[in-house]
Amino acid sequence: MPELPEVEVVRRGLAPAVTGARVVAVTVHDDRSLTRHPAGAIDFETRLVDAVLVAAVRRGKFLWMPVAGTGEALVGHLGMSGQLLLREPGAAGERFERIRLDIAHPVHGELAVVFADQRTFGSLAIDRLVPTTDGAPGGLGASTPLVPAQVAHIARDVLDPAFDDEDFRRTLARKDSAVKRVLLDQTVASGIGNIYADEALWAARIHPETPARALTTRAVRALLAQLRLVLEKALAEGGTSFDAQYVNVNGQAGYFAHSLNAYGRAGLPCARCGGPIRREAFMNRSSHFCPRCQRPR
DNA sequence: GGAATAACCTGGATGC
DNA sequence: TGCATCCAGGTTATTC
Repeated sequence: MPELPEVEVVRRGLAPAVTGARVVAVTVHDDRSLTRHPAGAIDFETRLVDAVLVAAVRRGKFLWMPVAGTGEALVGHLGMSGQLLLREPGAAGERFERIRLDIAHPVHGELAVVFADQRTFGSLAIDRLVPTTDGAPGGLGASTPLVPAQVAHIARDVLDPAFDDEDFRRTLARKDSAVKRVLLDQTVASGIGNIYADEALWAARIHPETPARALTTRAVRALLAQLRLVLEKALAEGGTSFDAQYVNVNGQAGYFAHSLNAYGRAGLPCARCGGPIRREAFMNRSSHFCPRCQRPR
């Protein structure tokens, strides 16, 4: 379940391998991994062959690799189970391999970039780059104020230097919805999924059903601080892996699952007060929180 | 226009 | 052993 830290780990792994690399060949095994590229597999392959990739950029859970001289980028979203793996040229196919790019790098030589995805919620696409609305770089790893058109509506993430804390507070003050629902809204702040929403709310002692507008300025600041702490710690530990569905570009799992305080700990004692963590249905998924430390307001 | 919900998707786990 | 059902959840289209 890749959220911001997991996608950032992938971006950092990809960046040195793809920056300056030329795409030699493209193989689409499964059209379902091109749902973000409506022109289809042949168009995708044709436009990508001979393209030179100039960076690996991330905003929230979206990754993209700008293509030199075209005003376009190769865009990717990992969905729930997507993986971008670096493999030796000619390596055997992955179990859920959907798309493979063969690339040639001037320093590292030939490599394969494999997009594997069990549940096919993820997708790749070629998309045009458009200017950012605030004039800041499009995302982490970008040197220009450009973002793929299909990512333009996604907010900056809380680790982005251009993230506007005050604008975030004003947005929450206008929302009647539960604060967790707002945290999962990628047009408010990107990169936060179910795991890190639960963890940050636990750390900030905020009940997930608290109406966003009920949070004081101090509570919003505390929430932002905890979001950043949780995401940075997860990043330092290589992300959260519960199974084989999240791995870095080398196929290795992250370790943050051992540091979780709320998510996935239903019935286990709260690390703060010792009371049992509760799991409740929320938005077709689950919320995990401590009913003693995170009281409804 | 904002908020809430359903649908997409697949394999592992569980129950019968 | 085999089949049916449930569950995980990010994004987007649809509905209210």
